[in-house]
Amino acid sequence: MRTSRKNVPSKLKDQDVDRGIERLRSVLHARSLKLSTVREAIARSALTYSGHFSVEDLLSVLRSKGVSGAHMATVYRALPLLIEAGLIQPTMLSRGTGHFYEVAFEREHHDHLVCKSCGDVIEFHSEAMEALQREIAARYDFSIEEHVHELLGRCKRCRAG
Amino acid sequence: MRTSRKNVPSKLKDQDVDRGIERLRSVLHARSLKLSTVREAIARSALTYSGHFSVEDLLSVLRSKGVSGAHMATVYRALPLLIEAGLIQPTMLSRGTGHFYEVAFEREHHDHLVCKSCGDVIEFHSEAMEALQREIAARYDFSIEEHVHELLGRCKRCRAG
DNA sequence: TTCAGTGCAAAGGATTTGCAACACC
DNA sequence: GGTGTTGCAAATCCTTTGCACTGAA
Repeated sequence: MRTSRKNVPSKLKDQDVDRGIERLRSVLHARSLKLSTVREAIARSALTYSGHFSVEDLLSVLRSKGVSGAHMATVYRALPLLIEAGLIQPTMLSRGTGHFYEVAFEREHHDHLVCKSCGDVIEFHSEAMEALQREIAARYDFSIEEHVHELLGRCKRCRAG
Repeated sequence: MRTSRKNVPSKLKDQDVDRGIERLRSVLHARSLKLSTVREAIARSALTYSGHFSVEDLLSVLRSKGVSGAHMATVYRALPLLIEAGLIQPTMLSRGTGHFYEVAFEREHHDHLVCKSCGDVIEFHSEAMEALQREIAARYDFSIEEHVHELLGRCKRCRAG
């Protein structure tokens, strides 16, 4: 089992971000869509976001970067494209309200431990778990395309406090 | 690994439903809340619901039972109490919109395989999976209180079609 | 030049809340 | 009889849509 250093996903390097943008451009082009200035700014902000973010979070970043009047609707319209291009992926589905996303581009698959007390998120990857999932799917003649796996509870610190 | 017969959860027997109601009554009493006629009707409809249901689904059942003007707000207000009493539990979190629930009272824990094509849901339970989760949690000194685990993909029938 | 993209405001859907009337214990 | 509960409608929250205008290829 691997774990990201200090459980905080590392930011993509500039050159990786550029590659992500190229990927996006290519996906958009294939669909006769355009990579506008605003769209690119949204993609860059998402790719460099460290951790899990909501639309609101992304908007804050964009505004702080001075992307004039970054608009909610524009972000909502861009996200599905970023997902399609594999730049980000939805996550943290068990949070009651609102949706969250995280960088997916050139990151390995992982699942989450979520502390219900402090909200801290620990990422983990277990090949044994993945294998077990495949095994179960096979038993039902089911082909898995994706999965949601979150372990909710209390982290060490919150139990101690 | 066990699986429910034909992957459809069996309905609770009348006497089990009654026990569920008693459990609810006791939980409510402990909090100085009341088991009203409407509340009981909601609980019974939930406990006898076969499969996964939304608030809307539950409302339909209530209306068909003639529970006069079963109201949305009332159901929304009752659900958290039913969850607290362990009668039902939220589930199917990966469905985009709206929330779903299922009976939890005296049912063994299970997770779900969800067909993205036909929406069919297969329940499964894997002790190996549970053990692996505990192992991962231990590794991070994390105590698991609950988890969300859904495998999304395509069922045999939909792949064939 | 020609579609696609954007801002804005209004629409939508799901869930929640305020309040007066009502029902349990 | 005093609280908690209900119905109803209005309010919220998050997300989507329609439309006229702007911008990328």
